[in-house]
Amino acid sequence: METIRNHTAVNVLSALAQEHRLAIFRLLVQAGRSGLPAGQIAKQLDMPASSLSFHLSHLKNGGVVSDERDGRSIIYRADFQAMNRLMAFLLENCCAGDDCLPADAAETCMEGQDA
Amino acid sequence: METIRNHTAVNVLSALAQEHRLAIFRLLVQAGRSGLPAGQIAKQLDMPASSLSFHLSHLKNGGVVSDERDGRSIIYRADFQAMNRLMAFLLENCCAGDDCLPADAAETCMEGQDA
DNA sequence: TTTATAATTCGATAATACTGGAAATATGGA
DNA sequence: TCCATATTTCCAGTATTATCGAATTATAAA
Repeated sequence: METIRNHTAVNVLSALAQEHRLAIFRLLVQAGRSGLPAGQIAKQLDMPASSLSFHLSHLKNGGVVSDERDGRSIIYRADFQAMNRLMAFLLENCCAGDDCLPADAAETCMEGQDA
Repeated sequence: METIRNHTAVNVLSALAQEHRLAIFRLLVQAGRSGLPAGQIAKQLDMPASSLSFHLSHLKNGGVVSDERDGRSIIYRADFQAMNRLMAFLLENCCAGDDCLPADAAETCMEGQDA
């Protein structure tokens, strides 16, 4: 049983499966490697700090964003590798293994970001 | 405001963001173009018909599976294009448009499936 | 038509997730 | 030290989602 990986993928997916969180993630994707401090995100998406924090922790839990403290602020960044891994898992053993290879997008994007 | 597309993507994501539904989807990915009748899925994943039906309707609603009646059975198939569209949306305008192109995986896989 | 099979809808219950103000925690500057 | 800023945690109320047996609908075969 590969329930572990299945469970992991569900975490990634449900991290993104919410209006606010998807908006946050996409904002971070667009911000690129420099990321954005939580306050900026709250301002740009016009949401209360506590709600934002709730969603950020979900995204972090799902592994689709990373955080790093910088002074009083905490900088959030999208993790592009997570997208790769997700796609690979979703399309794993696709078409019963008739090597119809997919799933290595996002590779070029921000490569070496978290090296 | 592109809330429409954001909303659509949330539908796709939450369709997959559940243990059972993810398992169903992956089973269908592996089954390939021939798909599987609901009964087969229920048997292979050992779940009650009504629960399965509930989840299948979510997957259908999210556009990640299609259904087609064949006699008494209803055949379900994974929609690979949906994965493409999702990735494209997630990584849209990635890194502020520094053309770090991603997101066209799954293209080769089962191409022409729903043509 | 009657009977059997395949799947869905209904409905009540249980579980999980979302929201946002108020309080708590960190950090940096005066 | 004391104050301001940035963010998170706590909490409660509300809302959404999952579960599955029983009833229903659709199809096919006897």
